[in-house]
Amino acid sequence: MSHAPTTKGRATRARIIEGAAEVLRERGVAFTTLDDIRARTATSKSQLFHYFPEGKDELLLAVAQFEADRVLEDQQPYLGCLDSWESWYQWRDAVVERYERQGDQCPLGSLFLQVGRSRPGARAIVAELMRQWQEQLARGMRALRARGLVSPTLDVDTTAAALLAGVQGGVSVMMSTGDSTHLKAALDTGIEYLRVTADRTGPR
Amino acid sequence: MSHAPTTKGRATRARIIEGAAEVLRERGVAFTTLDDIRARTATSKSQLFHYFPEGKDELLLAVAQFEADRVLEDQQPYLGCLDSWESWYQWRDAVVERYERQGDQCPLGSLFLQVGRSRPGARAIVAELMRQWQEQLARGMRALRARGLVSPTLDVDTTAAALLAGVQGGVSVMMSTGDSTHLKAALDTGIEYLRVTADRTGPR
DNA sequence: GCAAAAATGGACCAGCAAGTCCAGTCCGGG
DNA sequence: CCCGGACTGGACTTGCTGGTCCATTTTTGC
Repeated sequence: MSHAPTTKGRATRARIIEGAAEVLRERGVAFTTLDDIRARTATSKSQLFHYFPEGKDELLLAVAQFEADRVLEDQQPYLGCLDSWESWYQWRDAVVERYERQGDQCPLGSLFLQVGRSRPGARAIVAELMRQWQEQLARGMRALRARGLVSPTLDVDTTAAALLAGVQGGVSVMMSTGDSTHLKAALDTGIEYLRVTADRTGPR
Repeated sequence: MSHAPTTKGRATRARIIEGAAEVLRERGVAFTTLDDIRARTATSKSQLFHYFPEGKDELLLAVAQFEADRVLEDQQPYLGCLDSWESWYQWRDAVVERYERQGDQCPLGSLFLQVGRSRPGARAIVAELMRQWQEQLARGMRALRARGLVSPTLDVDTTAAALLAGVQGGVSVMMSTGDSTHLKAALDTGIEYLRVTADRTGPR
């Protein structure tokens, strides 16, 4: 048959994706050409199309997946064990730190815009990332609830969705303004909301 | 001197901006060419460059401003008088309705990505929009506070920033997934947070 | 009514970037 | 050693798109 990826081949493919991710973060999707990626990864045109036969879109999609995988990884181990107030605040700090370091680059967002809504692949990547992220937040809230730290009537799913939205929006605003105030406000207020419910004994 | 815009001239310019905004919403910035805009607005190349001498970027910036102006307008009159719980819920419904109607098109977000962080103009437009939006939310919260509907110790600015972030994030998620769950959750939880503080008499 | 300026039409240009092609090299198995 | 297929290099093609230019028409001020 045709394709049986060699060790070397797999390494090259990985190198392309990682290098492309770098360039894309720096210059932005709209201003990155295949030649830029070629230069950064020390590859030739034919290699690019050898590993991504469908062309640029396929490569961008692979980079999107690569970036998506990193998003949750970068929040570990905090995101994985949100079972005390302490751990929630550590997670908060990790998120703020990560995105402040990232600055005004939003690889995933711009990737999504470029690849387009048309291709279902892009949607799927983002949707799956959101699902997992929210799930982990919800699990953390359930852990708090199990320990009696928040109201037993807390609507975990809605609250997790709202917190996730806050983080997303905070990051979005930071992309536009370069200011992390909103991200911090969303995180702090979200956690504060959880704490407030601890003081209330019953529903409503 | 040179430029003294005629009535006809102003009309044409406006027609270009509005038509361009339509096309951009439909096809997305990355996939829209000047010829698309030309076709939609029934204009010629020279007209485009007559009214936007700096070229495509200048036109995109004008469209961005046009879209930004509509964002807050579309939330009126509700956003302007958030002085009762009733009015907050009406605002909530207006926001949800507006963005659900808009669907998966985010003219401003994609415009920003395309024009790029380089040009300060784009940043300024978004930053100013955010500032005004947040200011109106904060004013609404102060109105509630003045009526004793929320805690007198409510940190209005932080809470307004968090709520704005939630809305932004909700919209972002909806762009990606086509689902307005997060937007609704952010709005509901944000308002709920305000209501909760009403029950608490003092700080902390 | 008449210059001057604004507005318009559309052919044309230049550059760039995605994608193609083929020749040549490397590598693993037999 | 050697053969087939994976891998690599880079020149070339092609289509598109932003931008230019100038001729023509319409409008405005006087």
